[in-house]
Amino acid sequence: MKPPSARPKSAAATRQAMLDAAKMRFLQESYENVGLRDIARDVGVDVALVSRYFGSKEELFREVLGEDRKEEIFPKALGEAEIPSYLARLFVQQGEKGNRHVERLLIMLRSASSPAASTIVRETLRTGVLRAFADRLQGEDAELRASNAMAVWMGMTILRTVMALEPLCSRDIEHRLRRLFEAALSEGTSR
Amino acid sequence: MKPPSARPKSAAATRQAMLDAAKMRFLQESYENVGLRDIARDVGVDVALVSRYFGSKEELFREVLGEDRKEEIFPKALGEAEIPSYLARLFVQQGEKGNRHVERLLIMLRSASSPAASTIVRETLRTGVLRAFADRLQGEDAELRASNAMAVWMGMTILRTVMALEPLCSRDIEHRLRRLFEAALSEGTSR
DNA sequence: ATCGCAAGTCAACAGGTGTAGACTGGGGCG
DNA sequence: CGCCCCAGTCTACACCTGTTGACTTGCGAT
Repeated sequence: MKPPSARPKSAAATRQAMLDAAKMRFLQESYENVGLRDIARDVGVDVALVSRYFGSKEELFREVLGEDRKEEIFPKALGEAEIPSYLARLFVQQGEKGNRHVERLLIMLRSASSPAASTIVRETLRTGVLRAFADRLQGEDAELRASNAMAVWMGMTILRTVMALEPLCSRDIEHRLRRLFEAALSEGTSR
Repeated sequence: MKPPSARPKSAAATRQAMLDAAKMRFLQESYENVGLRDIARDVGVDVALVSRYFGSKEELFREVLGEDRKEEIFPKALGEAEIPSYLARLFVQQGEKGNRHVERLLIMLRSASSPAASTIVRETLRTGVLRAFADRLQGEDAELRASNAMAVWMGMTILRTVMALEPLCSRDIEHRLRRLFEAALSEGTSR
């Protein structure tokens, strides 16, 4: 018998635990403010093991951002006209529901200004988020309109989550958000 | 005769030089990625002098953000209806013209996720920017609408300046920006 | 001449970072 | 039993950070 579940310590399991712990940390602090020792302590393991399993901190960060690449950004049945209200609702609920893409965006936001992480962030943003978003849009300038919507999302996240700015935090902004996303995604560069 | 200009080295002058150098650095890197040694090297001075003049790195950062507090955000003659197009133009031109408030916003953005700096950033944002902005708006929810406009501004800055996201960087987005600011500043929470 | 003060330097500390290599403990298999 | 492999630990290194206190230098006034 060799059920891998019987082994009290499997490398794959602790590796995944590290990934989870790292994700939690990166959700709350920027790249340089998350220490490998913090992550190791969360898992209950020595620091050296983290470097051992992931090679480097950068690689660990890249892997955290690379997880769940398969998951769709929007529900498949969602029509383009419903995207603004969907995004607005998703934003308002983001605390409760642990949407993967929402989390990834916050991680990218937090570490965007860290030299070592910025390259990875930029790349993931372009290939992992922007493209998938733009593919769901029809008409001209899909990438540009998707970028606008992302700008609204990130700006709101900065002010609300990172800066905890009042009165923005405690007010219900779903209606206003929907209008912002509509403006961001609307077509026509001039006029 | 005691003209202070004759002294080749005045404390006030090098202090100001440090402030300028620090501002340049904080415009390009986040709080923790700017070293006091970098600033000292820019001025041509020993590290210890920076700590000596400002007490601590935090205090230096606070002073950089506190500079130019008097300057008005908008031209005095600007009517409220013109604010969206004014902001859009200001954003597009921000490279050329060294607007103080634009610079401050970028500095805050870069260091928003740094634990030591975040308190200062939050405070400055609330008292130094949001309030001044909201005071120029009439009608209900002035602070909330000003926050929305700031969210648009910061989101765009993140994607354009920090992340260098294409095709957003190389396109002329002044028209779209104006519409976004209009949506952000419009009144009426529901419907 | 010399005293004093102020601008600036030097050397060092205490703490923290990511990373590498040598080591240990214990379960599975011959 | 005895071997070995592998998850995990320990120690240490090299580097970099902000901050401190004691020291040096040069100008102006007594």
